[in-house]
Amino acid sequence: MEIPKQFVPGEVEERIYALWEGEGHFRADPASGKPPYVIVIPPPNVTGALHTGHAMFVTLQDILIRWRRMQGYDALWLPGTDHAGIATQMVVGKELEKQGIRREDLGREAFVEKVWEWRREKGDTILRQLRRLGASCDWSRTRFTLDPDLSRAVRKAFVDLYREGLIYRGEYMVNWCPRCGTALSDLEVEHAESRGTLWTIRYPSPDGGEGVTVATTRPETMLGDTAVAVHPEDERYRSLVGRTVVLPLMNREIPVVADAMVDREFGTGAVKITPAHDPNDFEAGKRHGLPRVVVIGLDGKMTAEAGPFAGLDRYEARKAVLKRLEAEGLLVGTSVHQNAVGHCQRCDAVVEPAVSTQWFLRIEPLAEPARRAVEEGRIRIIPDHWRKVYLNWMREIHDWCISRQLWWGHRIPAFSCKACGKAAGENDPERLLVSMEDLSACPYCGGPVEQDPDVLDTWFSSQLWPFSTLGWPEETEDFRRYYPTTVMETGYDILFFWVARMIMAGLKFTGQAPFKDVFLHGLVRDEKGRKMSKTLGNVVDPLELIDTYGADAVRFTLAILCVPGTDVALDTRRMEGYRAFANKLWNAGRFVLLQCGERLPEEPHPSLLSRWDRWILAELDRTAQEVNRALEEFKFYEAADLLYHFVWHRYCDWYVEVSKVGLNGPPERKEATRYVLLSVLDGILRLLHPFMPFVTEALWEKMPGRTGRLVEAPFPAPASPPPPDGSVERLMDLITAVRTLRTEKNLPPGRMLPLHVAPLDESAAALLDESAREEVSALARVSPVRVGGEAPPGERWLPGVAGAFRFHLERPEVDGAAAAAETARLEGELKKLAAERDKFAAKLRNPAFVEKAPPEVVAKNRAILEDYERKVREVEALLRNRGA
RNA sequence: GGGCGGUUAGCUCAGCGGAAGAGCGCCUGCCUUACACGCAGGAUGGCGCGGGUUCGAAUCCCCCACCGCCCACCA
Repeated sequence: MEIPKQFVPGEVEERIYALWEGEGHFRADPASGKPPYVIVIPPPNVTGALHTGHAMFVTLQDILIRWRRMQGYDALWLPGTDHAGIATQMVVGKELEKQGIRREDLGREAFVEKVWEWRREKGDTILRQLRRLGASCDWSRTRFTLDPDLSRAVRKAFVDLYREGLIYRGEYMVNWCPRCGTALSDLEVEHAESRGTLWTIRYPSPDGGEGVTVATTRPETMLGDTAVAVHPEDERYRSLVGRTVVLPLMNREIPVVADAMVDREFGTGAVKITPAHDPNDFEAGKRHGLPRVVVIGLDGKMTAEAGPFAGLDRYEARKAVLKRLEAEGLLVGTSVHQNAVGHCQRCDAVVEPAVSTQWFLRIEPLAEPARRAVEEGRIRIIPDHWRKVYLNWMREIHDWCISRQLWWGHRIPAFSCKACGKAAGENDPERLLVSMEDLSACPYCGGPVEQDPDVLDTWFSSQLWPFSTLGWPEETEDFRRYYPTTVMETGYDILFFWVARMIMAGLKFTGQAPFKDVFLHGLVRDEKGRKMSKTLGNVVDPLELIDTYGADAVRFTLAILCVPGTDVALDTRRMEGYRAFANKLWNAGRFVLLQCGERLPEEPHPSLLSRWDRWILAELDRTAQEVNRALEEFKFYEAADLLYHFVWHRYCDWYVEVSKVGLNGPPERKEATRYVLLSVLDGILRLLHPFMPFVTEALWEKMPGRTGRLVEAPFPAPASPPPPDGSVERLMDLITAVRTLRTEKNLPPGRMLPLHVAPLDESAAALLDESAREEVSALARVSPVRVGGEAPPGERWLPGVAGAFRFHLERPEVDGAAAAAETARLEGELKKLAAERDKFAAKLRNPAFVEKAPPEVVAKNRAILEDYERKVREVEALLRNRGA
């Protein structure tokens, strides 16, 4: 059997993935009789390309799914994509613009058809890319938010909420993106702190008097002012309340009103009121019955109401207004002012508060149960601190603007009648104008109807994802079996956007929490911890990473970097290390398989196992136990780290090395060693498979006696390994000490040197049986190994101490000049040892410590002290020997 | 303006009440017949500052200082 020296991921990944998929290992089976374990994928945008965020969730979710599948669960990982309203419309819109086609010219229907074309062409790209990472999704259940059945779920949700009065329509101040031409929810507005200017403007009295001075960051909105407000208890302005001032540039008289919303300390203590362009003023306007003058249109340009400024862009208008005010001497001051400006999440344009008629979802009745579900622990949020963030947000949550002035998405199933004027949301006493089926005539008067042109916020459909994908509102077999799902795993950046809303919707529509555990991973950043962005040029393409390092290394890196509560700094140098790890495993496998051939070694009688055999088997059990525990706690980094160290630093560095002695031994020893080598490798492949599915499956194919695929092999169950007796560790100490001495003294590694070992107690003596001497000989490259008695005298013999052993290593040539250096080295060591010893001695002399510390801690410290005391004694003895 | 993280080896980060850790990097030797994507060894730390609690603090509490994030309708 030929096995290449290096593991080349590119040569196996595609083949192995095809095997898994072709053989149907990813398909969930409702009839399996196994307990279900379900994760629904956070659906990527249809038009999206794989980025590191996707790589992260694919890695973590696939680890969970593969682990549970191997544990015997009916694991379902349900994949799919999101239509991503604004994002997709923008992408396709831009693409069409490149061809010189404007969306508006195309018209709604033709445009939407173009988007569908786009989706048919490119929509599967992202899903194919997920496969490259080894994602074991059940592709037979792939869903898309605009699929007919999912659209039906969306419609059902809307209709139910409307009928219950939880969805309403009205004219309110909303966040408006002038570039995207649509309303946005609060969450879609990103606030960016910026250094702005605070201008103070004087509004004179009608009689030409002083009037009042107001402060504003947005002078262009003054054109729409319909009042000035002061605090009711502000002495400075008491006489002005109830009178009017003249709005400059517009020459309109506007009243001065008293309102407690005014902060007397800020600015001049007088606030201009623009009910049409500021959320606070909008409310104030309602309180005081002020007219709303719209001066900025939905396109971001000044309206006819802006008089001489009509037609100007809002920022041009700002400049023009300031110029005019200055010319008229009414601009009294400017100062630097820090404030947060809202930007559109999608296009980054400055969001405009605008009055418009939109659909809203009343949130409080939904939020309350969602809050309780988390408070009462029916849903667990991990890491815990996100729980607090969730609860805080849920307490302050506002109604959700769900309508979007877009074409791509779920059209709102609301109608209005042209004949009788009845309209959904406004004048629909029997709530007939929103329904599951499209209306062709007015249910009130039979007149002609038309449908609301708006579509729903993408997140409105996303919030139904955990159940709409399983068939809801139908009681399908999948829905009954796989809902509620088990784990929701996603990035914390969409906790509010998505997770919170799924919880609300799940409880509302299914009466059940949609999942039990929410695990929120950190965001992937560059190697310096900076956010990845195109402008910084530090974006890492996961596909390139897979090409360079292999999917296994990419996954392992992401997993081992995933510490709950922390963002991930993706360092490619580190990834090199895990590619090396995959290769290390590959070569360990190669060694074992070459030793065993095609034959499955016979299971040895327990009495034939060596101390190393028992040790590595126990370590394997312990590792399996810890890995299971870590995964249950979503501590991916810990599980990965445990495996890395077990495989490399215990199995490879020690067991495989020492096995070479056993493989040269008598037949039973040889057979037992082979057996242990192979069974530990078997355990490693199983444990590592969720993390590195490709290498492990590739090696599994070559394992003698294997049945089936690793992807469905049982995961090592928690076991209780026998307590370690420490004998292996003591031999390791001896071997390491000898190696250290060798390296320090620069003794040729290729040459065997005689070693003399003096055990310091009975158990140490018992340890040094014939096989131990062979092992020390092989691993420390010393020979012969003599045991017992006093050390041979003379300067040829280099002294050392390791745990319960004193030893001497013979050097090839006598180098008289170096003798003093050896003494100096030993003296230095003695000093360090004595210092440590004194530290512990002092601690143990402290009566408070001895009395109050737990007994096991005192005992441990005492053992450490004794160890140091012995070492000090031995080194002293060595020094005396040399002196003599 | 509220809230939340972080500050530990040159770099990226674990540890979160009882001998300071990992990976990478660095230094010294080695092509020892699984692996040079390797082997063996080594160096490197006032655990942000200042207080407190404790027999004992990187770990718990308080204060401060930087760095970062989230939420928020103070013009």
